[in-house]
Amino acid sequence: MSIKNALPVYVQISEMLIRDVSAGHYLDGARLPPERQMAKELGVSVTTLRKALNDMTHKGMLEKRQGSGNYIKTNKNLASVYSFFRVELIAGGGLPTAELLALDRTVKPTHFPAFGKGNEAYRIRRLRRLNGQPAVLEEIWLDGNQSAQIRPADLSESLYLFYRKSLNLWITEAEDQLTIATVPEWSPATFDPTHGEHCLCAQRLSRSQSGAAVEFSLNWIDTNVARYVARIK
Amino acid sequence: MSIKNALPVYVQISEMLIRDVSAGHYLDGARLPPERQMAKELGVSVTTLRKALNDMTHKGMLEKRQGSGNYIKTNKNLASVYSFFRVELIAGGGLPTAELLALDRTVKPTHFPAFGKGNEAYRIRRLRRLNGQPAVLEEIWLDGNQSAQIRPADLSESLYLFYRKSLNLWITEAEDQLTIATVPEWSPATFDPTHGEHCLCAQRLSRSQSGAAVEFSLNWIDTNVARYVARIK
DNA sequence: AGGAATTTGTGCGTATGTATC
DNA sequence: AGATACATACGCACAAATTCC
Repeated sequence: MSIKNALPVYVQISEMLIRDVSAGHYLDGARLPPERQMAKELGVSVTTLRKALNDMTHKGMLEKRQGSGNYIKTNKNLASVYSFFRVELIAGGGLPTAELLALDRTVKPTHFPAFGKGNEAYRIRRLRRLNGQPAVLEEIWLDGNQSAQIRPADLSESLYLFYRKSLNLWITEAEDQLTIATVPEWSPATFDPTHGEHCLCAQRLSRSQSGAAVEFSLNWIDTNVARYVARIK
Repeated sequence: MSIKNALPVYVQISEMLIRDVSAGHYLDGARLPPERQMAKELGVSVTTLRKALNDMTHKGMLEKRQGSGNYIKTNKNLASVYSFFRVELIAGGGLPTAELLALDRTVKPTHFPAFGKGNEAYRIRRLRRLNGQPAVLEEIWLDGNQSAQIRPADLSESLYLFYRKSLNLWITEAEDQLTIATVPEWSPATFDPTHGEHCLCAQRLSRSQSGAAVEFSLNWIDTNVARYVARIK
């Protein structure tokens, strides 16, 4: 019988690097020291360090360039979720913006899938536009334990960026379930899908690195304006 | 100027294994020889072999079990696409079956995205069921150059399996676009979504290892019965 | 333009830990 | 408990890509 050991060294290293990036020690595109130097400083072999870096590369947090160096990707990790699931104009693309409609904190509805440990959650309602056109009505539920307080200013643009920078929360896993649903009664007049009262609805459960569910969101999509795209490679 | 060298050894090994699986030398779930033995037989180091096997694991073609062995996944590679995009009963899961409605070969509609090089394509129409309930109406377009002839018997169950076994075609990349659409006029009476005449429609463009688009499909989903699920990790 | 220095990629061999059988 | 098999970790050598002078 033996005491359970710590995590593998390469996991410790990648987690440390992720914390460093999250703390702002590395900006987007920053180059890491050469592998041999880094390994020496960390007191591990180059092989072990490389395993940590390769894992991060696979997660989309790092870009390796032979002969050049290893480069941190921060804004891009946000894209690692969006590059798989995204909403775009029917013609393709579209510049995304978001308008905060409401922000409050309430008890979680019982019929939602489990996310986080708290009884309460933040509820964020936004109208997302593509090239100025209302395209998606969004309701995000973020576990109340994640943050003492969220202010509207925090939610100006990229939520995943806010999660990572302020909450030290990296969304690395997500599942969307798509159905046809009725538009919610709090829908603003500017959001007006016209397939009767029905529209496409994506329900997303997001998980952090640890695999724990931390966020649940509902996204009503106006299919007259936009379409939902999922891609795997 | 120098002659272009061969591919890395670990790539050669994984490609060889993929060919072997494709040729039926390994059945689903088959266990590979121990790594040390395999490395010896192949004349490479265990490290190099392990890199090949790890790559295959990431591609979903192999399952590694510590202390046990390395196991081929064939039906499961089909799942590597389906594990990201899938249709399941609203209650979850459901045993999938497929009923062939029509199979013919015609010229590609001009408004489709480009796939394959031929002017003609096979058009396969199927009704997919979950636990016997009609859930998805499917129209698959496969480039005519891929195969001299397709017989209905080929299409009994898993199309991806047929692609891989008969056409030596591995689907490794796919993109779905979801909208709300009208049910096609060739819909059988048993498929009857009741959100007016509209239902959820997923349009999928699939690509092979080389990155070339080879298949385009349309999937009308009865959201009274089933839902579409996309997952990334 | 070209060559040297730098940096990552590939590959080998070995030792030890841990899970499975 | 022992044997087997994969996981982790180390160190080294050379190849290939990039960068810099």
